[in-house]
Amino acid sequence: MNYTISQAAQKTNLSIHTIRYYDKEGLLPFVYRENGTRVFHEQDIDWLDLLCCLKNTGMPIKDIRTLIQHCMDNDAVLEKGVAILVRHRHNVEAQLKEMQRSLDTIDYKIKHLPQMFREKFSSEASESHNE
Amino acid sequence: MNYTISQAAQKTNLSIHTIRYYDKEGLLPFVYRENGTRVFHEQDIDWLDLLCCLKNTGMPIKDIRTLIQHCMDNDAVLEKGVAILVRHRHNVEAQLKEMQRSLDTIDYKIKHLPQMFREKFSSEASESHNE
DNA sequence: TGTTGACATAGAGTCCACTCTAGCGTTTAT
DNA sequence: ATAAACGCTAGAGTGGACTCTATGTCAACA
Repeated sequence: MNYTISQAAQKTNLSIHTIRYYDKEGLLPFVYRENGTRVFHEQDIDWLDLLCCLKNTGMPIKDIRTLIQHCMDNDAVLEKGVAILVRHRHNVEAQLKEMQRSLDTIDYKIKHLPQMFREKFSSEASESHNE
Repeated sequence: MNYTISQAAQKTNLSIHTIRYYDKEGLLPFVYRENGTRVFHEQDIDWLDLLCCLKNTGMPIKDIRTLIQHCMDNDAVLEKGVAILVRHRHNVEAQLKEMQRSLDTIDYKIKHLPQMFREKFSSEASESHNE
């Protein structure tokens, strides 16, 4: 099944502009052209999906480019690509834990915010605060 | 206990530049000055910690400013601040789930990447691919 | 007293990831 | 055959969050 750029955009929830931008940045070096027009295959959509995951989990575009370039070279170097992915996977796990901690902090602060700010703005505004 | 800007930077893992930038952006309107020099109290460090959590979980600076402004007004409006925080909390939960899904996708792709790219670059490079 | 070091401001510059515009070509429907 | 719809490129512009530079003040020390 083949798709135009606008269909690919729909399927991936990216904008047409963004897909072209990614192509320009070397993230889609494998996309075929017919008379200059991009033709997206199912596998290209798969790659765009992975790309979105990587982007959404904070991988910078230049790292994604490195990954795809490794993948395109040959099987030996593709292993490097897998390695990048595995490393990023650990990264994402760390982010998850970090975000969980942030959530806990936010919960804690929600409870203590009123008190925290009453102390800051009610008492300290009126009383002398010796340093 | 009071801190200079450089001590506050150390405690929060922000740079001095960044703290001053946050102040300029109206995120630290409550920080005292002595002869122009910022003096950070324990509570200010608490607020900087929360600020980092919010920033790390994707809250834009203008929203953080709105929050702090609500908190500074009075108790009624402080409730608005709490509401913002609660809303953001749900936001972060959604992000957590999204990131978990991304992690699953990445795991799946790690398994299937070699196959996916062999199909793309080995077969299609040599055979005619009818559209 | 003069140098060092920490503080300050204003504002310019950087980096990233888009996002948009202008201008052009091709296919499709009336 | 002309206009609408969609595709293309090059390149300018945007927005967010820093990051850095130039310049200046002030306090403490040799």
